[in-house]
Amino acid sequence: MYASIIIEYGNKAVDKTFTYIIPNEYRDKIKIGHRVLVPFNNKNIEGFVLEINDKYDGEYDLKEIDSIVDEEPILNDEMLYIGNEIQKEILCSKISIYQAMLPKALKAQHKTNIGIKRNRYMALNKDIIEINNYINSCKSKKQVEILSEIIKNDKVLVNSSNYTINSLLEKGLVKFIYEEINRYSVHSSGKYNLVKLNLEQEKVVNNVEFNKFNSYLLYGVTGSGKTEVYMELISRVISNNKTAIMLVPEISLTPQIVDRFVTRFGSDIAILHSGLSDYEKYDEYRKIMLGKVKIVVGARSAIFAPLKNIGIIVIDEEHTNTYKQDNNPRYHARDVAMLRGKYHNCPVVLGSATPSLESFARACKGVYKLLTLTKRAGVSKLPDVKIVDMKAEVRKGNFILSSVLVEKVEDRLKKNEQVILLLNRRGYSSMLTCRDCGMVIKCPNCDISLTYHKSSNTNRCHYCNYSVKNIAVCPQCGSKNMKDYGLGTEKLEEELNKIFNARVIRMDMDTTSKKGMHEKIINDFGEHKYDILLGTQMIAKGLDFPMVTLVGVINADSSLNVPDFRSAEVTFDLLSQVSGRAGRGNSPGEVIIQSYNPEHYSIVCAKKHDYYGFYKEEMKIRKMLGYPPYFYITVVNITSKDYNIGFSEANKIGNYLRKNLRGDTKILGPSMANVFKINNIYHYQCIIKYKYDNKLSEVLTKIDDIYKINNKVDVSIDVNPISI
DNA sequence: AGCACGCCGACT
DNA sequence: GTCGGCGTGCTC
Repeated sequence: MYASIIIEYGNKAVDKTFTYIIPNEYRDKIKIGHRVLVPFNNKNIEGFVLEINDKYDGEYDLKEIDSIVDEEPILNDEMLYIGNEIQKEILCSKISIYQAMLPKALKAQHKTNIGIKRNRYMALNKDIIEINNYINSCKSKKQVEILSEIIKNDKVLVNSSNYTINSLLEKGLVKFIYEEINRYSVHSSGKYNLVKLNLEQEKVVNNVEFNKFNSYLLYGVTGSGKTEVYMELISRVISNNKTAIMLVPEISLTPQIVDRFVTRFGSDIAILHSGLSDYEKYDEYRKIMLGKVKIVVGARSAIFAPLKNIGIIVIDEEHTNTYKQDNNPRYHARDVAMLRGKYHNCPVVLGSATPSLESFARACKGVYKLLTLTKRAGVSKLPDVKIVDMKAEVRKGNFILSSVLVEKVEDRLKKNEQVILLLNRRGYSSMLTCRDCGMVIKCPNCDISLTYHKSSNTNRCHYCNYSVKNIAVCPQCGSKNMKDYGLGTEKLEEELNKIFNARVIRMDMDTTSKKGMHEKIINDFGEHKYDILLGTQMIAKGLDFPMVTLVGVINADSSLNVPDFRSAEVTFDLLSQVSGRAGRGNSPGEVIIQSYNPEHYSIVCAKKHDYYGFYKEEMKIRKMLGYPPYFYITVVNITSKDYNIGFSEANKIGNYLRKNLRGDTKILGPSMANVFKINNIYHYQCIIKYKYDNKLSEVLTKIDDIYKINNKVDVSIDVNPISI
C-alpha cells in the first residue's frame, strides 16, 4: 500500500504530494489525515497523509514511511475538504492551509515538543484492610500521614519524590496514577444575568432557520444586544445537541465577552485566542477534538475548530479586517464559515453595527438574509454626537483638545462618570524634523518617518521596529533645532494629566505588550479605578462600560488620510464603533468628534448614526472608481531586496497578466506599493480588477513560471485584499 | 526548507 | 594547486 504525503516544507517547489510505501506494520492503522514521519532528502520530516492507494505506477524509487506521529488522525475529512476548497480560492500553498487550521502543537513540523500535561498522583495499590493493618503496625509517622491523606481524598498530588514515598512504593502499598490536566481555565465572575430578549431580539432569533444552510446578516446598532441574540441562538442549537462556533475579533475577545459566555454556558465552551500560550491552545484544542465542548469562542483561526455536528456559526463584528489573515495563507474567516455552513447544513450569522460594504450589498441583493436590530436594548439611547471643526480650534490656540471637549470632560469628572478618548496613533509625536534644513527623520530601513516615544526616549519605526536613541542633532546639517510634529497617545496622556485632575489610563500596543495587561487595564477601568481611558483603535470595539457617558475622538482624520480605497469605510466604522461605547448604562451618552474634515460624509454619517446614508454614498464612489463590491480585486505582490530585480520581475509579471487576461479584466501596474520600502525590502504590486474571470485562477497558478524562482524575488497573491 | 553539486575567484 | 563563495536543482 502507498500513501500520498504532503510534507511540512511550505515552499513552492515541494507543494505537492510525495508517495511513500506503507510498511506492513502500519497497514491497518494508518488513515487519511494522520501525521507521519517520513524520510525526505536524507532527513526525517513530518507530513500529512492525503491519500492511500493500493497501486503505484510512477517511476520513483519509493521510500517507506518511518512512523505515525499521533494515535488518531489530525485532519478529518471535513478539514481536508475545506482546506482544498480554500486553497483553490486563495491560491496559497496546500500545506500552509492545513497548517493554519491547527494549533502549533499539531502542525506538521519536526521540532515541536508540546504535549499533554498530566499531573501525577499517589493512590492506594492494596485494599483498605491491608493498608489499615500496615498503618497499625507502622512506626513511621510520615508514612501514616500520607496514607491517611490518600484514604481521605482517594489520591494525593505528588510533585517530587522523597524517601517516604519511595518506601511506600517499594512495599507496593501505593502507586502513581496520571491524569490529564488543562492548562487554561476561565472562571465565571457571575456578574452577568440572563436577560429576557426584547421583542425585536426575539423576532431576529425566530427568523433564523436551523438545520439548513443560509447566511444571515444581522445589522444591529451598537448596544442593541447582538450578543444576547447570539447566545440565544447558540443555546437553542446546543439544546438540540449540536455545536456552535462564535467568532469575535481578537481585540474584543476581552474578559467581558468570554465572561458572559462562560457564565451562561459553563464548561461546555472552549476559548481560542492569541493571548493563550501554545500549551494552553493545545489543551483547548484537545477539548474540541475529543468532543468535550459544544461551543468554541475564538478569533479568526477558531473558524477551523474541529467541532462535529455544527448547528450554527456566528461571526460578530463581521466587518473587522482581522478576519482576513494578513500573511499566507490569506484566508478570510467569512469564506471558511460559508463553506462549513454548507458542509454542516447550518446557518451562518454575520453580525455588525457597521457591516462591510460587501456584506451589506449581498444582503441588499438577497444573497444574505437581512436581520435588523434598530433600537438599543434596555433603556439606553444612541448617544448624541457633536463634530468639532479643529481648523477653528487651532486658530484659538487649541491644538490637542477643543474647548468643548475640555468642558465636557470636566463635567463628567465632576459627576464621577467615565470618559473614553480615542486617538489612533501611538507614541508621543508622529515625526521629527529639523527646523533649519527641513529634513524629516526617516527609518533607515523603511519609507516611514520615525515616531518619537517619550517613555523610552527613542525614535521608533512602527513598521520594522527599528529604534534609535532620540535624535537631538540633525544628521544632515548638524543643527540642534529639532522639532516634533503630530500627536500620539503618549503626548495626549501627558496633556490630560496636565489639565485635568483625573486618573488616566492609556491603552495601546506599548502598554499592552505584556501578557495579561490588556485584561488588567479593561478590568481596572471597569472597576472605576480610572476616570479616563485613552487609547488607539483597540478601545473602540466591543467594550461595555455603563459608567462611560462621554467619548471623545481626538483626531478623526488619521484613518481618513490613509491612501486606500477603504479609508472612508474604516473611518466610518471606527467612529460609529467608538461612539457606541458611550451611554450604555442608565445615563445618556455624548460623543465629541474632533476633525479637520468636518464635512466628510464618513464623519457626518457617523454623527447621524446613518449607516444607510454612508452605504449609499460610499457605494457611488466604489462604482465610479471600480472597487469592491462592484469589482473584485486581486493583488500580486512582488518583493525584493534589490530595487532593480524587483522592478524587472514585476514588469515581467505585469506583461504576462496583460497578455493572458482580457475582456472586462483590468490590470494596473506594476506600481510601487503604498509603503514602498519596508525593512529594506522593496514592494511592487500589480492590481487586477474584474467582475468575472474564469481564466484568472489558472493564469495566476502559472505565475511561478514567469519569474525566476530564487531568493532574490518573492511573489505572493492576495485575493480580495483588505487594503491595497 | 535543506542539502548536494558544480562552476568561478582568492589564498595557505 | 585547493578552499569556499553561492547559484541551481532535486527531494517520493
